[in-house]
Amino acid sequence: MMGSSEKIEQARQDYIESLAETMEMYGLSPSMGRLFGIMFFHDEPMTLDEMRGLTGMSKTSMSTGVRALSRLKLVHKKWQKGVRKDLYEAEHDQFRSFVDFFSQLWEKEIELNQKTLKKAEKNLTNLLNDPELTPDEKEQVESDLSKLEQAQLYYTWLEKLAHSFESGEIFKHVPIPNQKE
Amino acid sequence: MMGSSEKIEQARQDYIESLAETMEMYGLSPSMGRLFGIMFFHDEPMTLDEMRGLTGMSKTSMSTGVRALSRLKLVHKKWQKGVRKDLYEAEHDQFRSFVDFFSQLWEKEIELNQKTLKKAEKNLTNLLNDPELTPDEKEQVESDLSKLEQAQLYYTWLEKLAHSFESGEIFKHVPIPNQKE
DNA sequence: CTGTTCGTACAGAAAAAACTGTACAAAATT
DNA sequence: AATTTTGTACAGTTTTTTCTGTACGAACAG
Repeated sequence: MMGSSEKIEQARQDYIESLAETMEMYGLSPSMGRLFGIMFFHDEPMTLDEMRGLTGMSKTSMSTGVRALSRLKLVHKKWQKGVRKDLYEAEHDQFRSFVDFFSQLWEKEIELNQKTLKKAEKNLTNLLNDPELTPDEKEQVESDLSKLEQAQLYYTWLEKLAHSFESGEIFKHVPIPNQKE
Repeated sequence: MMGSSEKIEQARQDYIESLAETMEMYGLSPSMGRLFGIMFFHDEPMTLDEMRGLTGMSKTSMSTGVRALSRLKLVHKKWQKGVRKDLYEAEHDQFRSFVDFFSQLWEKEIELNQKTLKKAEKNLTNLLNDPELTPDEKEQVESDLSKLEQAQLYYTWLEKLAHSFESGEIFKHVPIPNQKE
């Protein structure tokens, strides 16, 4: 038979594990997910050493893990007077975490691919003027160009979507439901 | 100096590599990304052996890779009369790929976490009636419950968002721009 | 029925990622 | 100024993932 404290702990652990699995789907490592889960339930901002204590992992891992989570804005550094150690807490607003996470991801995709896309488009367009181009090759180039043009359209749209997430406009179109569902 | 064909090939390769990097961000392996890129440019549906030829990888890898891409609906099996081998082609509609990919991901997150969430909620709620609960523990339970309630709100919202993607409703709110931007 | 061809399961090898302990620089404390 | 505390860089180890080759069953062809 479990005592009350153990039951509380068990419920937490179960949900944390579930959260971690989810975050794994999104490309984070399981331990980073678990770390986030722990911070999600921890009411006070945490130090690296506390994290080490609760995860049982090395301080180095905590340091890198929490920095990765910070970059994704899932976790924030929080300053407290009189405390020398760095303090971190999980972002309380899950909606914010969500929209930030995906808009960041998509912005990165856009930046990365659009650069390459433009360059490829330019090279191919130049090639169209090359007199040595065989008819077959020309057709090939045109086919590729039309694919890239289509892709460009997609990136333009994605940019708009990312903005809509970042700005919170998305919540106008898909509103947050009332407390009582 | 490069011939025309090499230049075409180079432009493709560059973009493919870029695509692959993006897909890596989304948790796919680089080679799966590259495979998708190749199929993106390949006009005809491809057989496993053609893929093997173009990627230089084993047929086993092609088989598993293409099946993973199929599950994500980034690639489709296509039947052609008289052809015995399985044929696959990349989904032409990038918008569809995108919304399918993310709504699938989110639905999975919801299913996975909501189950655990409900169970944890139930256990904690039961615990509230336990006479052995110390005041501290009670506070703890209530704090956890309120976090879970908040999370539930998030899943309810996410479900709506996923539907909006799946159904294409999202395109009403964030319209696809015109061909000529 | 016999011999091919095709896709995939599976075990092991190769490659990549995650994790740890040590070492050290920066900042704070004495 | 000397000492302690704190976070991170880095090298090496462990764990996980990815990839390959062999083997085999199913579908087809002769």
